[in-house]
Amino acid sequence: MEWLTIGEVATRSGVATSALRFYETKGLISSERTDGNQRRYPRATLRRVALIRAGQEVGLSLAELAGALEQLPHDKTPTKSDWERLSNAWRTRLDTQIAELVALRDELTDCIGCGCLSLKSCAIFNPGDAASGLGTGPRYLLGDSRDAAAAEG
Amino acid sequence: MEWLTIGEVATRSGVATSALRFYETKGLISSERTDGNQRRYPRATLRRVALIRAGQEVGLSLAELAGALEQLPHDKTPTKSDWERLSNAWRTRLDTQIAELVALRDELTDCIGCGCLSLKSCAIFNPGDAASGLGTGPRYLLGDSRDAAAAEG
DNA sequence: GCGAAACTTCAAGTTAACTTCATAGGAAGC
DNA sequence: GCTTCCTATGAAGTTAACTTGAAGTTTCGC
Repeated sequence: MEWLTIGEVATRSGVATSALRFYETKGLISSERTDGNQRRYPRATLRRVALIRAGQEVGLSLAELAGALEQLPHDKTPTKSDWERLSNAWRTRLDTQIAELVALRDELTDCIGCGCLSLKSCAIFNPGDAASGLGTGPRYLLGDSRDAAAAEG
Repeated sequence: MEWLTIGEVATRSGVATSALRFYETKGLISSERTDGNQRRYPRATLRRVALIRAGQEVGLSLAELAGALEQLPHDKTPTKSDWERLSNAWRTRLDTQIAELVALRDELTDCIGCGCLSLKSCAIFNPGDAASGLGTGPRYLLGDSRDAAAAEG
């Protein structure tokens, strides 16, 4: 098997070495060590990293990706069915996200028509749970107590 | 004019008092003080807060919202044209986000068909800039150096 | 006019996904 | 064998959007 240094993986994947080490601490990728304690990655790591980046594009967190990648072999190329399973799941996720955003946009479009100065009946201003799966960030901090009546006229 | 305590605004808007204070430090809302140094908010603050939450649903950051809200009066109900301007801008933004996600999904669907085990020609694995406007989080940390050739067979 | 509930400020903690830095050891070319 | 680049580790910093906690002050109902 051919082994790659962390620098080589970084160059060829476009991911910084610091990120690769970080991924390793999270169990997303793994490596062997040389006698001098340096990491050596199997070639399949390139695919794993590519999968990670692709998953992130789809909006997955590293924690979620760790779960998905657990099922893939660390040191071999994933099979077609491995990839089909993942990509189907990700497409479903994208479909959901798209549907949520479309719903939000449609509500907003309605609001423009109505002027929406009353707010009471406006779906945008009294959100249910649309678009809740967006973004990796501190969005988890929202959505806890947004059910109280939002505002009035 | 009728003034509301921070607790009243919190209850009626569904936003925690700590968040309201935080918004105030960011200039998103403003208040007067009583003799005892307690905040009193004008009623229009309820609308402002509702607008903030709505904007967040659309994926805007507080910094962006601060810019948008600068144009609105702090102590009066925004006019219909104020709201039309904002909601049009937000709808445009949603349209863009949706288009990006749809593009990503379509690419992914193609990939399922092709098995995509070569990765070289796969749009998902060699992303351009689709879906770059997603999420508030540390997504700014990505996208700096993703142009290097992603992986190979 | 008393006690409880609400309010004040400020500092520090939280989460994700990394980066940056300091310090030190390894690998490779000539 | 020397120099230079690469790599290792661990701690701390970054960003957004808040929350939590501590320690003290106001306000309100009765």
